[in-house]
Amino acid sequence: MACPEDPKSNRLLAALTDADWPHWRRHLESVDLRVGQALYEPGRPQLYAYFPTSGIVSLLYLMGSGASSEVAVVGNEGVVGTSLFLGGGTTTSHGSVLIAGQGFRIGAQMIRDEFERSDLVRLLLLRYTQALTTQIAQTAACNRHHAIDQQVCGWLLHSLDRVRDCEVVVTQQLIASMLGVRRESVTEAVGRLQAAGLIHCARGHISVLDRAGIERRSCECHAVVKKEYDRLLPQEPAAHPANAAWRAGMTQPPSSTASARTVGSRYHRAHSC
Amino acid sequence: MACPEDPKSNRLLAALTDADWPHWRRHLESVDLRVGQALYEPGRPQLYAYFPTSGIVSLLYLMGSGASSEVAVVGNEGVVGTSLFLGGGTTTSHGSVLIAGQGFRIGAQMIRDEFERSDLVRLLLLRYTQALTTQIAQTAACNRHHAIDQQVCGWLLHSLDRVRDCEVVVTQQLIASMLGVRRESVTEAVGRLQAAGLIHCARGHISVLDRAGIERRSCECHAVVKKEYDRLLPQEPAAHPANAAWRAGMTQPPSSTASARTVGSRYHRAHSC
DNA sequence: CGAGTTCCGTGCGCCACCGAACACAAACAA
DNA sequence: TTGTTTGTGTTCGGTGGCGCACGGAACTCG
Repeated sequence: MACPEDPKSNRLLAALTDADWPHWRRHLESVDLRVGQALYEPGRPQLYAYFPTSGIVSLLYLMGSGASSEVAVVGNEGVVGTSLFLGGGTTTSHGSVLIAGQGFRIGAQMIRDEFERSDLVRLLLLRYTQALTTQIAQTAACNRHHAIDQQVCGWLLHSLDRVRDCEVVVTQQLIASMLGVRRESVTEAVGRLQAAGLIHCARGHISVLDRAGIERRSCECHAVVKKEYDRLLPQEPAAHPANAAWRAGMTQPPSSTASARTVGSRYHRAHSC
Repeated sequence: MACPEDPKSNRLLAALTDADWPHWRRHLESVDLRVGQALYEPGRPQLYAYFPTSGIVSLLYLMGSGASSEVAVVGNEGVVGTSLFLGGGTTTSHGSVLIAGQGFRIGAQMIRDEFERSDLVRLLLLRYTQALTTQIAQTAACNRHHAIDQQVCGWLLHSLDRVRDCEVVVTQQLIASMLGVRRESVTEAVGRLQAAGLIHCARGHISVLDRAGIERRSCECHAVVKKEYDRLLPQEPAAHPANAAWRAGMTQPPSSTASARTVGSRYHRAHSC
């Protein structure tokens, strides 16, 4: 089931067919994900792709000033190291373990070979790439427009989606680094949430008591991203056979009758409406 | 040369080999890109991929509140419609023509077929996808940390890179919508730039007089993104034969001797250093 | 030419967030 | 025990960007 030692606890790995699986089984290597561990760094060629089964990996940018900003998170729904099959080999971002857990890694050349060899692997990895890009883009818009309180809620929801229980093990300082804001701002935000009875905080532990309440206080961003992940990726591997249905549905591209057209100038007026 | 009617003015199309080219020639269709035209919208299946030869297309997010935020721009270096070959078929973003120009489009199924058929096409499109993702991620970090003045400079540089001359034809209101800030803030920012003699403004026209000066006032983001584009993509098609060299160099992935390791906790302390 | 529209400049109050500094309590190590 | 590190709560002045409200200049169209 959802046991971190089972590769099939990763949703991408779980979606592989029996035809692909033997290839992978041989090359997958179990790894611990320790807090703070750097899975990759800018400029340094990536040697492995990581498939978390538990824990959370954060993709973040460090600015010249020393400030940091998380652009996306990866859990058991995805893979760390898309640049390997996209072709760059490295990125300008950091991949760091945010919450400890376990996962599996596969050599850079192995995943490149599998990407070329198997249509299903390519389908899975590319759809995941689109989902990840959506998350990054939504983060960009969220960073621009939404208040810290909302972003903290959204961040908690993203984390909750990727851990088993209702508790995330992070300090407020770490949340602040991820959101790219002051620690004090996070303290005040979680203070308000705690006062409202939505969460409970205790030195590096945040328990979510009322997820629905957090969702109400968050911005739309988490919901938009989650919906897109659900559309693009296979679901939780509770029932492995269900992934056969996903594969059947997803190998046919959608069709439509609509055509490109001119919208008056809706977005040009976004601020004046 | 850099004639917008020539498909080879698009850097991706220019990098195709003589073997691929006949396939494409038949299916490419010349199109005008008119300001405000929506090349795609959220949820609506995309019917074409667009390869601009001139003009600029903006990828933007509209929030529920009506606010907008540009996450990336596409010019003659790229393609609009990555979701077609990534597999989603649609995205949660809008693709709108920001600066008028010309380009070529190809049917959704055609680009999917070519993506599957040709290793070079796949290489080009996936490397472009990584470059675009880098641009989006850097925008996310930039939105978080940098002042409007810096972002305006960065935005001007991104635009300059994609137009022939030193003038961009946009209103300050439009820049504000792209950056997701008030029009007045942009007015003040460009006012300062004009006072410094770096640009000249006139009703929807901004001429850059001192690009180096703009670069000094901008944040690091534009330079980081441009460097990554240069690394990942073929260069300007001034000399078509040069692309053969690019292909030769890029079909072999880089190698390395480094290995994943733990960094103390650099980013955890970003704010306390 | 006059009327309407688009685009740009400016001024003002407001507030979310920042930067810095400090107090305190829990965990931990010697 | 004592000291040290780590995580959290609080305060306070400063400010960048927001929302709003004008006014005027330039372009367009009847």
